[in-house]
Amino acid sequence: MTSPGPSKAANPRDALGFAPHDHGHCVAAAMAAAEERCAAAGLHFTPVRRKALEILLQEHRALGAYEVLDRLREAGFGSQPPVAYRALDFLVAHGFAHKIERLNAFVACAHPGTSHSPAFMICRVCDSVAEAQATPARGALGQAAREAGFRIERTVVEAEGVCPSCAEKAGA
Amino acid sequence: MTSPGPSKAANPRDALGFAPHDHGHCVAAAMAAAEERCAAAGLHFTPVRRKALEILLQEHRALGAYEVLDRLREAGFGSQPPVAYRALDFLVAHGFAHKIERLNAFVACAHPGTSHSPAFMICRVCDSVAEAQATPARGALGQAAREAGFRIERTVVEAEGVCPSCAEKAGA
DNA sequence: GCTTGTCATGTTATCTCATATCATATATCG
DNA sequence: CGATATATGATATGAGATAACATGACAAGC
Repeated sequence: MTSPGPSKAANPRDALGFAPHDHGHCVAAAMAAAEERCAAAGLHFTPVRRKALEILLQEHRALGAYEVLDRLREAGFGSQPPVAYRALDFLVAHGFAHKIERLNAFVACAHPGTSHSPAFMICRVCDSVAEAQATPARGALGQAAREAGFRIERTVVEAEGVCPSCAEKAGA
Repeated sequence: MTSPGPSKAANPRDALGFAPHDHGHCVAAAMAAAEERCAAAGLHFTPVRRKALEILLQEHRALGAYEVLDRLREAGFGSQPPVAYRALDFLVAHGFAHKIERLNAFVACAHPGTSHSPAFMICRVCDSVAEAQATPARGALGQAAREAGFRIERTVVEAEGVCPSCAEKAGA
């Protein structure tokens, strides 16, 4: 369950839009942006919360709460589940992260700051997750909701499939 | 956690399109249709599976696997989790039921037989669930997937909000 | 009619995900 | 400073899910 082989993604190249990018920079930039946004909004961006976001950003894939917890513990924070869930709840509540319902796991937001209805593409092979924009109010669902008199407050849109990188490997 | 008050839906009127309907008839019709479809497809519609579907149909809301298990036990079937999960897996695999990821729960399919990408409207007040059609391949997500080279195999579309019946009660 | 294989069911054990609760500490504001 | 709110730590437990193995039902082929 640890090292090589065609196992789950350890490589950030596989995630976030499924495209390579300068990972160190993207983590640092996202952290700085979060720092600013919290200061501006009067939110307490405490050490655990900061570390939890950093953990999610470093992966660019969905992490289970207990995976996050493990790393928080390694970093010297509490080792009990509520520690992780509270930090993750904060991040989700303020738009720094999202929960992937299909995986019962969490991922850093790719477009923080901008209000959005996220949609996700989840690779069932390597577990990488890419975030896109959804337009749930348009389309068939929105129409059905209007007709039924249902007031939509939040939407979960998650597509499961195969990312280009894994499709290529499989085809090869 | 059991009887009256403004608690969770016990009334089938609240669910399935959020509209009242002849419930006894709709259960019987759905069971008969499932019976036929299984016969036609050579599927083994065994007693546990039949009972599990009946349980879901009788509620018209999302039931957790353990709720289903409780009722299966009451009906004389095995009492261990795999009993429920296996029956539910069968129903989901063959389109007689869907899993609501947001709730970690299961609901009978409202349009069985027809191949479809379901979308759900989940009332956060009474937990009722209505099924609509989604068109995930169209819209922003489909476009993002095409651009990224992501092959969508399955989509989860779930809207959380307030159903007309609960909105009315709250407004009153 | 017996053997063999397949599929379904039942049971045990265990694993992962998640939250209620209480105690303690740290910050913020009057 | 002292009061109040907010955040953290720790304990315990609840809820969701699956691996692994044993048993039973039934049809196909000899």
